[in-house]
Amino acid sequence: MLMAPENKTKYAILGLLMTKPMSGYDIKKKIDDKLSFFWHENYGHLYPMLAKLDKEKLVKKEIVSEERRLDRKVYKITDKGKKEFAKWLPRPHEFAKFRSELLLKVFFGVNAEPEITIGFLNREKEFHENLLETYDSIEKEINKTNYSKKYKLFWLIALLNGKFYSNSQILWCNDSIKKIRKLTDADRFS
Amino acid sequence: MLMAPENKTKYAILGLLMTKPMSGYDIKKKIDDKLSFFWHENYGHLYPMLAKLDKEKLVKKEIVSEERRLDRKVYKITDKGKKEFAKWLPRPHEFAKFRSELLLKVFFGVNAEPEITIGFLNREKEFHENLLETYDSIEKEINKTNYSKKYKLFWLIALLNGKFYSNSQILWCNDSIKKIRKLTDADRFS
DNA sequence: GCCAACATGTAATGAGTTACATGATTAG
DNA sequence: CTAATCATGTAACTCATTACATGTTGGC
Repeated sequence: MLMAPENKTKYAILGLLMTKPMSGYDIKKKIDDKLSFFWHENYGHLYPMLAKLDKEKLVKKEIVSEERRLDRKVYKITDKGKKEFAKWLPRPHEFAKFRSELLLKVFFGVNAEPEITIGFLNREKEFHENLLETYDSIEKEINKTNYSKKYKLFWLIALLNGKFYSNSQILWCNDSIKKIRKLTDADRFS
Repeated sequence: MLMAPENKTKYAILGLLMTKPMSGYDIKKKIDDKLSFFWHENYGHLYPMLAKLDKEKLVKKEIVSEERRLDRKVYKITDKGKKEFAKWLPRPHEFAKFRSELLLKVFFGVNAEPEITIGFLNREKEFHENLLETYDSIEKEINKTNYSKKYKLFWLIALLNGKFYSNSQILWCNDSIKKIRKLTDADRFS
C-alpha cells in the first residue's frame, strides 16, 4: 500500500469552514490575509479540493444568489467534516521539512565572491524587516476585531511565531555579514 | 510557455560535485550529514536527476571498480556543469515559502482544549532542543576538519542559521505556553 | 473607459515521496 | 549468523504550481 503524505490543504479548508461557510474565493482571501505568514494555497489546488471534499460529503456546496453579485458557490462544513477535522486537530504535528535556497547558496558561497553572499544576506534581512512591519499591522488588526479572547490569542500566537522567526533571521544576517567581512579583511592584510 | 519552478536539486548536486566527484550514494550521505538542517533529498529523486544531468552533459558518469567494493557510478561535474552552476550561484535566491502544520494546528487551537496546543508546543520545543545539540556537535566537527578557512566559515554560517532559528522557536514556545496558561487561569477564576 | 476586485475553474507540468526491488560487504 | 552499511534504481502516486480560460461588478 502506498501511503500518501497527508493532505494538509484539506484541514486548512475544514478549519476555516469551522467558523463560517465560505466560497473558494473567500477561503483563498482569508488565507492570504490571515495565514499567509505560515500557509498558502492557490486556486489550482483549492477549487479541485473543494469539489473533492464535497464529493466526500465533508462539506456541502450551496449556490448562493444575491442581488448585484455573481452567483457564489458557498461551502458549509458537514457533521462528517467536523468529525474529520476533530480527528486531525489533536494528532501530533509533522515537523516542518525545511528547504532553503538561500542556505544552499550560502553553503556554496565558498565558490563565489564574498560580496555575492553578503548581497543575499542583505536581501534576506530586508525581506524580514518588511515582514516585521506587516506583522505589526496584523497585530493591531487582531486587537481591533471582536473575535473571542481565545480566538484572538491563538491567532496572535501563530503570528508571533513569524515575529520571533524574522527577528532571529535579522540577527543571523547581521552576524553572518560581520563574520564574512572579518574573513575578507584578514585575507587582505595577510 | 509553461515556466516550471526551478529545480533546486540540480544545483545542490552540481554544488556538491564542485568539491569532488561522487556517486549518488555519496551525495545522499553528504546531504544527510552536512546539509540536513536546511536541505534533503531522497533516492527516488536523486538517481533519476543524476541520469538527467548526465544526459544533459552537465555531469559525466564513470564506472569505478575497486577491489573489495561494489562497482560505483561516480559523477564528475563537466565544464558545462560548472558554467551552469556559476550562472545560478549569484542569482538572487527565492524567498522560502513556508508551510507549517504546527502553526495551522495552533491557529485552529481555538477549537480544541488548550492542553492540546500546549502539548504541540512542548513537542516542538523538545524537537528544537535536540536540534541544538546536533548543531553543537556539527560545529565541533567543522572546526576539526581541514577544509579552508573560507569553506569552514560558509558551512558554519549556514549551520548557525539553524541555531538562531531553533533558539527563536524555543523562546516562542515558552512565550506561547505562558500566554495560553494565563488565558485559561483567567477563565477559571472569572 | 479602464482597472481592481470579485468569481470559478481546467490542463499541463513538474516536484517530491514512498514503496518496491535487489544484492554485496563488513563488523560484531 | 545477523545487522548495518554500501549501492542503485523503478513504479506508482500525490502534491502543488503556472498558464490558460472566461466573465461580472463597482469605483474613479
